[in-house]
Amino acid sequence: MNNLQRSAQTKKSIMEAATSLFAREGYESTGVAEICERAGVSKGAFYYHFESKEAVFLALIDTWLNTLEITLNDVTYQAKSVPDGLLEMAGMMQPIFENNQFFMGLFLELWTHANRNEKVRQATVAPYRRFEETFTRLIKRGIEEGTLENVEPEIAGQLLLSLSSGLFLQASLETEQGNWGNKLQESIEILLNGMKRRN
Amino acid sequence: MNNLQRSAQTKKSIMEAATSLFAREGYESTGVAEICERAGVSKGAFYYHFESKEAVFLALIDTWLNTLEITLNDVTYQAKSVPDGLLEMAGMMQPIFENNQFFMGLFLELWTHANRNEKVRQATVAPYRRFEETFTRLIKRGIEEGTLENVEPEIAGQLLLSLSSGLFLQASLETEQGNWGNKLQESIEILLNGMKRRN
DNA sequence: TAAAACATAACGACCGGTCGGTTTTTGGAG
DNA sequence: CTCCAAAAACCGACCGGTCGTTATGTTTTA
Repeated sequence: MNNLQRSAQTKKSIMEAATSLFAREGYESTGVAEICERAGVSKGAFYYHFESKEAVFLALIDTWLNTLEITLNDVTYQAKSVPDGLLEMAGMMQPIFENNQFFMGLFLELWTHANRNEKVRQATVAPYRRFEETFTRLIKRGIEEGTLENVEPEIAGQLLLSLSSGLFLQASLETEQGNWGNKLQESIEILLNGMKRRN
Repeated sequence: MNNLQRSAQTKKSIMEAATSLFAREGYESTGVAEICERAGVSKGAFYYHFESKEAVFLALIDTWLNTLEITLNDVTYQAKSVPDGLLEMAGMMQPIFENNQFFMGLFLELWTHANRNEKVRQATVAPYRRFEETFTRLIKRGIEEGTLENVEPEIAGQLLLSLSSGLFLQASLETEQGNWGNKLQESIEILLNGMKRRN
């Protein structure tokens, strides 16, 4: 194995180990030594590739949010009509909900530290804004194509994002896994049709 | 001051100090010494009143969730019609959103540790279930009184709870405080009326 | 005077990070 | 191909400091 491959492999090992440990135990409770042990590398290797423990966390955030963004964009572009697209999107989240104990740990860890660490906040807010914009754009498209009511796109977009995050939060509290993908789908159906009785 | 008052006062000081520190810095990053300093008591007093740092956290959860539950129940009982009640409830959350940096810290801290610590989970899940039930009951009442569509109460209840939690999460990320109470209110309006265009 | 309430110093475990040394890879010379 | 020195990658013992907790002693109330 040449130096390039070697470096990449160790870096990958460290990041994978850190990911699962941060998700399970939290950032503060996870020691560098613990990460190294799980990754099968020494502290020397760790600090050769990363400036600090925080640097690993920031690197993780970057890659994680990037893949999330790509996935989200893929789904929204493929959608035919917007209401259908939203329901499809909900269906696609099923696998994410299924191993929620993992993603959820990261999600919470990320959010918590975004509120306490300026660097983490910056690394988080920017992609989040783009998520908002994606949703908002989707709503606007729905209004233009005539499949959605004339709601305020920004509010409705935030509503969708909030609903997803909130269901995500709730799912994490459940021990036995209910069918959260389905619940999200049904929720969006209710949201589309409205709750108030018409006369 | 007699012993009873003295005890109560120190306990209160410790819990108040711990609350704001846990909210701002997080559970792991807050030291017992830090709590004691802010509370104006010694470590001796701390460990005289609490078995451990974790015990303080659990006590905090208890009192916090209890007041939250009482507030919630008050609002739902006072409501005349259910849709109006929901909008009112959203309005009442305004003050909570306004000093969100505080409540949000606690909220996140609570949720994070509920996923990692069995005791915290138990102390959290039970009240949360009651929140769900309160919302579900509210929806059922709306269907019975004819002001709500015939949606599935459990799903709709979870939807409401998710929406609130999610907006809460989002609000925490904002530095300048937008008017989140209003946003919640507008979201609920959209939710009540539905997003899908009728023809 | 006994008990409750508090103060203080100290302990052992552990933490993130450092540092001097070792192994592995690299690229050019013979 | 072999040899070799320099660079890259890695190792692991160690450091200063902090952590939650405890043991012992002192003050305040009953």
